[in-house]
Amino acid sequence: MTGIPIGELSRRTGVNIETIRYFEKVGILPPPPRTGGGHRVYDEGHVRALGFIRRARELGFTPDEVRAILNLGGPGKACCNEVRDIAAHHLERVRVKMADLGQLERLLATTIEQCSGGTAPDCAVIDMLEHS
Amino acid sequence: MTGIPIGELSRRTGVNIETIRYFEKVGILPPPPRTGGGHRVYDEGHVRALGFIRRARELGFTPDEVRAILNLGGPGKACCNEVRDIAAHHLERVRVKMADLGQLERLLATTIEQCSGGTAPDCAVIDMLEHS
DNA sequence: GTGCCACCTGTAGCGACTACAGGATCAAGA
DNA sequence: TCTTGATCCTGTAGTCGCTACAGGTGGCAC
Repeated sequence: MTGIPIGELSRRTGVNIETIRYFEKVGILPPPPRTGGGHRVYDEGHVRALGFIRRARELGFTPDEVRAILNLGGPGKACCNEVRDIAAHHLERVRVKMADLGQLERLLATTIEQCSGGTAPDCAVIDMLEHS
Repeated sequence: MTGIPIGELSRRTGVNIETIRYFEKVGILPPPPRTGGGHRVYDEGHVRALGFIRRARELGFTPDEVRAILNLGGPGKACCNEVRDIAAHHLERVRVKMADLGQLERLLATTIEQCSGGTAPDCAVIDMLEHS
């Protein structure tokens, strides 16, 4: 039941060792205690926190948002309006991005459809790109 | 009817001066002739090409794809199957990304809805982030 | 006590730009 | 012709979010 070295933390969370040290350097993951020789010693709390961080990043939360949520108490502590606000803000960004991509999708699809595919001098795709 | 200096090219295309020089360095924009003193001198062809590059980048085409399209003849020359293929490939990427974002959107939306917003000990948002 | 893996720090690399420093050139007015 | 000031030049370094490496130490089993 001794502490967890960085390599095991990496294996258990799927986060690169270098990335773990990077998260510590930029203040996302709290610095753990060290052995006499200077090796980092983590505990189960760190495992949970790092898993949380990883998942939040995968879901597209920015590093600043992750920091903000963790500073509000982090996983396992009380929920608050702020956490929900951050998530809602993120949802808004996702929706805007989806709308943008939807426009782009329609433009690309109709343009490609119009393209003959031959070597004709007029190409719908190139027209699309030229005429903003 | 003399040549166009880089500053005017920048203003006319909306592309940063530094970015224009960067595009030249990485082989996206062909190097223009120079004055005796070494200043770049562009023409209308460069204006069209750079506008094309800018628009393609805005639409999410990768630099490699832009290079590929320009190498196939670029704007004003004959269209070909390759251009359409590149656009179709890009469309595929856009659709995959939209599907991903759609999943994320539903997850976020339902989770936020479940969150009480108070300071209760169980928070749906934090649960979502913790339990991958 | 020795072998070897895991760990440490610090620095450099990625891509796609952007920003700056320090100097040269150009065009227009006096 | 000379001067002024805007524009331009090159080269280097910064950005973000990591990732990778080099060269050196710690921990632990045998």
